[in-house]
Formats: sequence, structure tokens, C-alpha cells
Amino acid sequence: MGKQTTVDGTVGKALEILDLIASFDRPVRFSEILADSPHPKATLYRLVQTLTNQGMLSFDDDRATYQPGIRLVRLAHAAWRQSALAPVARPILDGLAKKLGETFHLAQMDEGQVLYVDKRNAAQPIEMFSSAGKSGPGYCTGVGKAIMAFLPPDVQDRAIAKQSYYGYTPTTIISAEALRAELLEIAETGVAFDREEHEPGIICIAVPILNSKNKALGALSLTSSTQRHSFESLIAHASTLKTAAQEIAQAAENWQFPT
Amino acid sequence: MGKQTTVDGTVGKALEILDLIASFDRPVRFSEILADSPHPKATLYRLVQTLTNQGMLSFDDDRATYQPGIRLVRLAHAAWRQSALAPVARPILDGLAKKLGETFHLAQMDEGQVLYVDKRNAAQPIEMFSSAGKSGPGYCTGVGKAIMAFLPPDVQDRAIAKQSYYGYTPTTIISAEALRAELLEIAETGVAFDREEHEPGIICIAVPILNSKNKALGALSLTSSTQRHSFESLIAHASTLKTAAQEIAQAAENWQFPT
DNA sequence: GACATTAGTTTCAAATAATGAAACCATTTT
DNA sequence: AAAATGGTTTCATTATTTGAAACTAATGTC
Repeated sequence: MGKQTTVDGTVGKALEILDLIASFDRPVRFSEILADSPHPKATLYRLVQTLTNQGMLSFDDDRATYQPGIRLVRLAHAAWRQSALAPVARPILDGLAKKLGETFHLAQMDEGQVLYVDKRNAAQPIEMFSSAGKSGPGYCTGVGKAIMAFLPPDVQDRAIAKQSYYGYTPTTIISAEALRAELLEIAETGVAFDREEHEPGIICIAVPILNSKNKALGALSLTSSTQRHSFESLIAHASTLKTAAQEIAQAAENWQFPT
Repeated sequence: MGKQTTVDGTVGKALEILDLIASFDRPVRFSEILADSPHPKATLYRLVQTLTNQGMLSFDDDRATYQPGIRLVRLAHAAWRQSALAPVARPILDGLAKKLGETFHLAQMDEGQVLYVDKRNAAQPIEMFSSAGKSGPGYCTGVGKAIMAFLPPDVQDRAIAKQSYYGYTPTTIISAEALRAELLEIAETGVAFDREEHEPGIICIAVPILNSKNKALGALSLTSSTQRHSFESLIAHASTLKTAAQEIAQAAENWQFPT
């Protein structure tokens, strides 16, 4: 009972530190890391040294700061290429963006957090790592709810438990119970909305991408602003999105690596 | 003397396995990893378990295969955002691509390997993780040679030692001595070329992005084919590239995170 | 349907690596 | 010059990792 701190030995600790450093979102000094870590100075020191040695962290000699290292970019490339969703979804996203001239997100879920793996924006066409790899809360985004609604019970429970339920806006869902209720509804309709729950003025319609066992692999969303779209006009796109999601699911299932 | 296997304890071993799995470039079964790893079954098993637990690997229940995990994508996002080069170079790359309608690469170096962190292609405008994060050899690419020519001696030595010197084409440099000679030349002129050294028909002109201490942070290249460009017409772009590289360097040096 | 083979998982004593209090060194601040 | 801060090293203690072997499950073979 209580929080199980999920620390698989030394490797777990090292990765925890990597996360910690990444979470600063800027280069950090050793002492800053120390202040936020449960480890004694010497232990942290050696762990950080190891990570730096390994290229998982990079150290700026001049400023004496650490930041996530470039080796991660190389590894992430492999992860992205093989994630089965992003690469196969590309042409379909391209088609959607071209046809509708709207903004689309492709997302997956990692431990209750939404992780954007691709994005199309008809107006300003190019977005890179700057958006792919970005993560956001699950409970107050269209894609997050769409995915959670179609997870196996145990995974869903964990995802629900991991949300912060911070009230970004007046419409944000701020309790696990309310979220559960909405997920049930989404599970029936197959469509999720973001009703300005994360950011005022920003609305979205999202659909899950389901495998043959009805488990969500990810989700696809059309994001817009209250100026551009009414709710009704968003709903009008539901079937287009559903079709696209099915195409992606199909493509992902068929995508077999050569054996 | 000989290869120093650079294994910082358990963390190093775990990361080595992660690299190994990534290098397959497809989902792999446990036994395949085992065959390529120096560790005994039980050891590898536990290490792989830990990595999977941690989200650094993901395990496909149906196919019983492992692949690089999604957590890497999130971490890499942080690395990319903070790598100081890619984010600040974006507008400059955009400008170049728009103005010249050519293909540009922005690269950094990781242990002798070239790592592409951004790419612009006027013709087919969108490239994502699919290209960013990709890595290639240092000794036979324009960006690789441009960077190596401006590294501190010790780092340069290591980079030179880590090349494979495989002869991709008749013009590929296939010895460390020849490479050293060319690097010296590049250090003087400040411009590097790829004379169909990596792929027949593909040529490129590259310039280093230098910090105030004349150390290469990365490199910028214009890539083309022998059909599109003669060598002379590539050289014509040298000064434009140099100017852009300087702008990027300037922007990178000034880029201070809020303290 | 028994037998063999392959693939994956668990055990446990021995070997190894991680730990952290404290001492140390180098800068910077007062 | 003294003190404080920030970073690095030491070393005996403690905890984790190791790996041979035994085991289990699943698949293939006769």
C-alpha cells in the first residue's frame, strides 16, 4: 500500500535522475539537482558522472551545467521509427491536413501522460521535435481521454490514478470520479472532446486509434479555437476522423517488420 | 591499450543493451538479443526486464518482442529543446530553404557519429523524427568532416579513431591518415565537401558552426545530386552558408535560459 | 500422444558494485 | 584573512548484481 516508488535498482535510480534533470527544462547545476533529489551528494555525483560518461547527459564546461544528452536523440529516433503508429500514420495525417486545412495531433500515452508523436498544421506547415515528444496531461486533453477510455482496466486504473486533476480552467475535470464517468461515455460514443479544459479558447475533437482487440494504440485529434469553430462544426468532422483513425489502425496492424 | 569497453557499472551495461536493441531497427525477441550480447541469459533477462519496467523498452505481448520505448521520445524532446543548436537554428534554416529551394541539414556529433538534428527540404517540406535523430558516419559526410576539423585535439583523435573507414564509393576516404590530411585542409578553408563519398551521385557542401573558442558546435550543409549541381555551383553557395552558420553560432551563444 | 527441442523464467550462494559519512579541495563571498 | 559554498574523493560497510543450473512452458517432431 501507499506509493510504490518503482526503483529497479541502480538503473532505475539513474533514469529517475535523468527525468529530474529533463524536468527542469533548462541546463542545471549539480547543486540544483542535489536539492531536488533524495540521494546523498556522493551517490548523486557518481550517478550523474556515469550518465554524462554515457552521453545520456551532456555537461557544459563553461557554465558547469547538465542537460539531457544527445545520445537520447539517437535512441528516440529508433523508438519513433518502430513505434508503429507515427511512421504509418504520416501519409494519412498529411492527407487530412491538406484536405481540411486544420491542425491535427497524433498522440500516444505513456504512464498517464499524453505524448504527441506527430502534428500537422496547415497554416504553418513545419513542426519538428519541438512538438513531437512534447507531453501533456491526460485528463484534460481530447487525445488523453480518447486513449484512456479504451485501455485495459488495470492500465486505465493506473492512468486515472496518475492524473493531477489541476484545474486549468473552469471546465477542467478535477476528480477521478468525474473522469471515470466521462470515460464511460467516450467508450460508448467513440469520440472525446476538449471543452476548453486545458486552455481557454482551445477546443478539440479526438478519436481513439484502436487495435483489433479494441485497445487504444493512440489517438488522433483536430484542434481549433472557439473563434474558428463552434462545437457543432467540430462534431461535423467526427466521421472523417473516425475513418482516418481506422485507416491508421489498419496500417499499424499490417505493418510487419521483415523477419 | 586495445578497446576500453567503457562500461560504467550496471547503468552502462543497461544502456549498452538499449543501444543493441535499437541497432536492430526492428522489434526483436529475447533470444536474438541474447545471441548478440556478451551477458549470460539470466543477467540479460533481468536487465531487459528493468528497462522494460522503466519504459525505456517496450514489450509487445502478442509478438513477444522488444523495441525502444516511448519514454525515450519524451526525454529526447527535452534534449532537443536544450541542445541550443536546433531550436535557435530553426528560423535561419527556414530562411535558407525558402530563399534557395535546396536541401539543408543541421547536424551535431556524438562519439564520432554524425547526428542530424534538423532538416529542410524545399520540395517536400515536412520531415520529422524520421530524419531528425538519424545518424550517419562522420568520415564520409560533409557535416562530419566540417565538425571534426574543428574539435579540440583529444576529442578529434577519438572521433578519428572511431570511424569505420568502409569504402562506400570509389571516392570514400578509407584511412585515418587521409582523413587527418583532409581535416587540416578543411580547418584552413572552413569549408568541407562530400564528393560522392557516401553515396554515388550525392554531393554536399558543409560549413562548421563555431563557438567563440573556434570549437565546432555542429555543422550546416547543402546537399544535392550531381544532376542538379556541378561542384562549382555548390561552391557558389559557400558564403551564404558561412553567413548562416555565423548567425546560428551567434544565436546559440546568446541563448541563455532564464536563471 | 510421447519425446525432444527451443524459449523464457526463477533460484541462490558467491562476486561485485553501490553507498554515504566524512574528509578534502577549490572557488567565491564576506 | 576567514568563512562559506560547490564540487570531488576516500573507504569500510551494505546491498545489488551475477550466472550456473535447475525449472517451466510452449512448440515442433516422430
